[in-house]
Amino acid sequence: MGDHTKTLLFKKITGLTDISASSVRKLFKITSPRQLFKGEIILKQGQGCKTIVFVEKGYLRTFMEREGIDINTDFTFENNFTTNLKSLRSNLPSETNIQAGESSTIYEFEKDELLNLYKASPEIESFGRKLLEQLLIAQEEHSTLFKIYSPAERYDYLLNNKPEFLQRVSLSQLASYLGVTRETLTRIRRKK
Amino acid sequence: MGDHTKTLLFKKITGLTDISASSVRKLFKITSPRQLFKGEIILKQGQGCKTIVFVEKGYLRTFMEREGIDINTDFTFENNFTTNLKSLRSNLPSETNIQAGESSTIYEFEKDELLNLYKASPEIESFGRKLLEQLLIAQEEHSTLFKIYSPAERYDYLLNNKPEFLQRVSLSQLASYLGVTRETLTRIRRKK
DNA sequence: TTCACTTTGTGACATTTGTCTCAGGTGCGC
DNA sequence: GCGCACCTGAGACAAATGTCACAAAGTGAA
Repeated sequence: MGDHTKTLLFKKITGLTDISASSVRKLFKITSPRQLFKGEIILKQGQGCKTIVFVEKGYLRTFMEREGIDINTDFTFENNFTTNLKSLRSNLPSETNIQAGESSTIYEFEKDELLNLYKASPEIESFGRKLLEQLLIAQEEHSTLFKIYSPAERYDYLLNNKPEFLQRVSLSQLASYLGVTRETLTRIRRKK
Repeated sequence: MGDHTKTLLFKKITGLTDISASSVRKLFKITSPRQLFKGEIILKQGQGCKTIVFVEKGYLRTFMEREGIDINTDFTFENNFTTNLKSLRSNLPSETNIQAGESSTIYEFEKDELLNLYKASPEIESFGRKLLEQLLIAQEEHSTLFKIYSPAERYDYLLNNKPEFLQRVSLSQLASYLGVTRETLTRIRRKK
């Protein structure tokens, strides 16, 4: 057992909400670090999503398969949470896959255990609410990107606001995330 | 003061979470129905968003202005909540406008009053968390629509899953919501 | 190193979508 | 009724993007 106060996860939780040391301990009691090798899949299309995941190191790729082609819908880098909320909440099969894009370290929170903590501790439920707020804001932002910008503008946006995307994610994978083909993304870059 | 148990809002709250009658009363104490005429604006780009809104009757249109053109990012029909979470949470100026698309009845919840209730009542904070879950799932779904479908497929999706859109929203307004121009949407419809 | 494999760049061409323009229709107020 | 604003449909052309085929560059393992 390492000192959990050294982790990014600890800093994330305490930065997000006012929370007692004992509540933080309760959260750490239901999770532990898990190593993933590059390419390892932690959620498969068709399966139920049972956990919320925090990325301590590395990054996760969320994608759907459609007519044999991967479409990347999200990338979660270190210091962020991700899940498939629709599947998590309703126990429906997930429409997305989640896979490690690099060798990674994650913390997983089981839905049921988290719900028990919510019931027992208002402080922890408050944390849960703020976590959802963050996820929703990020989603809003990404959604807007598609609504108001052209593919080239979306690329510029990433370049300026999330340069880690371009450094760590391959062009092919970035393309579907930006909603264009690989060739179009090449054309966009050529014009610079 | 009408009987609040007759409202859609009451049914929405009690359907979403287990909540005592007294907590529901507390929620209704901080809001009251407000009538909007068609075209009335309740949130302007550049202003801070201070409230979460429930639509009891009619619908709201959320849009951004870019180079003189409206881009619709959301439509909220009766029995749903909406807000601009980014602005609400951080007090930043909103990037979106919200306007009544029909003569409407809404309930507004002030952020500060809601936060006070959250602090005082875990049951109400739990409601707040579940509300966010719903908003996030809806957002996830809409986002996916853009990622995996072509404009024509997006139109079909609405046709099958949200027919009220096509009946109540004009083609011009629908177009930007689907991420295409008015002319392209006409072409899509012509092909049927 | 070589070899197999994956990723990226490029060009030709087809398709889709956008832009601009106009015409007809509809609803609303005067 | 009339005019007026708004919405929809349509065509011609330009621009952007997709599709396909293949070459070039990078990667990792034997």
